[in-house]
Amino acid sequence: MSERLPHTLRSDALDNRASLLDAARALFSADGLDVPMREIARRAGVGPATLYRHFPTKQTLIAEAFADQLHACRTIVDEGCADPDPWRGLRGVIEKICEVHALDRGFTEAFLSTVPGGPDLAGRAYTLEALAGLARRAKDAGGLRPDFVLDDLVLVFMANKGIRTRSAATQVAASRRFAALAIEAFAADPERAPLPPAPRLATAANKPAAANNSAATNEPAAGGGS
Amino acid sequence: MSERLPHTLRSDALDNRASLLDAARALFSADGLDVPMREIARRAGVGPATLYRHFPTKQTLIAEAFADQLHACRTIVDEGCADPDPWRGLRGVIEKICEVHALDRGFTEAFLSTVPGGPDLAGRAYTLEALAGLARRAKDAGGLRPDFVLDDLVLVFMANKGIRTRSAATQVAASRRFAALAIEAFAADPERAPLPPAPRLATAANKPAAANNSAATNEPAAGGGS
DNA sequence: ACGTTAGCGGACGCCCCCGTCCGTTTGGCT
DNA sequence: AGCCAAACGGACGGGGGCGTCCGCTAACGT
Repeated sequence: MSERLPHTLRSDALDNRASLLDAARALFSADGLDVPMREIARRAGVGPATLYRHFPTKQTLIAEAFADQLHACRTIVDEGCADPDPWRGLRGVIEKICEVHALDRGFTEAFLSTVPGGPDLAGRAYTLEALAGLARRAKDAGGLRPDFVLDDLVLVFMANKGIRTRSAATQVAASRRFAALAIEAFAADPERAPLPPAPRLATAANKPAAANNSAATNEPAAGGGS
Repeated sequence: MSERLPHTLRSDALDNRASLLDAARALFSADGLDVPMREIARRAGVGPATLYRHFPTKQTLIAEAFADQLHACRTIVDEGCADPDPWRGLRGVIEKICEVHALDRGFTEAFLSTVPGGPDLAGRAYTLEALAGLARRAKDAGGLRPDFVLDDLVLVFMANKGIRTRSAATQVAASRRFAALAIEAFAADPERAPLPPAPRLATAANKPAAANNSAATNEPAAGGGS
């Protein structure tokens, strides 16, 4: 029963794994997350079974494929937080995140989809937390309007996702313009009228509730167990 | 002998047609345009063949289902144009259109999808035209920022589409807030920095190919000739 | 060099969707 | 009431994606 799983992959297996991740990244970026698994396998030059062996569920593949993108996002946020001018930092975050999303369709979907048990939720929570602090400082510094809430940022990122154009160049241009508009809207200005109430989107109480997707969280029972 | 095709539907056929449109509206609104045709038929209590008989293509069904919504949109624009204060009129248009889109997911998709030969393109063109005039007047009146372009409006509507929440109430709240933010961004303010260039999205030259003609003077070669 | 076995990929069954055909029902008219 | 055809709906064939199984290949250890 206690079979030692060899944690060292064979060389060809390692190669295939890399090819699969490359293919997944390329296809997800270009076409979104709805690309068929077989398409990814085909592009990687392997059979479907190989794909499923390495990544038993699509979630796994997505998580691994976008791990570095997610890291880039975190870096962007960290850089923004490190800026001595918090309002400039926040603006930079908005611009850069929007650009990243404009360049990678799949990542946008993965980043914003509230998939139950999503792999990036931890990172997402961290990011939101850091952004909350940055926003508070930006408000105190006077650049960010006082009635800004964190959900507004989520709103902007979700909205940015809705922007879809034909060419990649247009996509970036549109996203850039949109980010600039969002920043304009967020700028503090004493003459402004108050905004309508903000909805709760991502911060707190975002429970998955209905289990429309059984995420099969099988734990391999590492220890002896019964 | 001379078979007159009766353009009057039988009573049951008329009933079914109405049921189908009702079902389509309900499902499109709730779940978007991707609902299976059979689902609509099932909901209407008819067989799939009946659906296909009344609406040979999904486009036809969509067009008919959203005819009044589209009319409502046009009315909104007309009312906005009729406002003696063009800037207030434009703001009203943004708010109302965003609200309509928030309430009806399918309509948003239908409205914004650049389906080739889409049924609503004519209405859309008209709407855009009217909005262009309104925007010009709002600029002249000083409420709307001078570097606003019509594509910015398209951008906002596309972005609004990207906002998706769980409950309908949240959806409306989010859309309302977003519309308010967009309006803030569009407001004229002498202190503002210029925006990045606007991408071409919907206005003019939206042809997928053969758009940039190097030979500017295209002679139609009016047939007569030899 | 050889055996072992990790790893591979083609093939399979399942489900869902699409669009159409034909036997049957039923409304409308005399 | 009775006819007729307009209208109905169940059924069919086609296509595509999903996740899995099994016989075979070739990488690794000795």
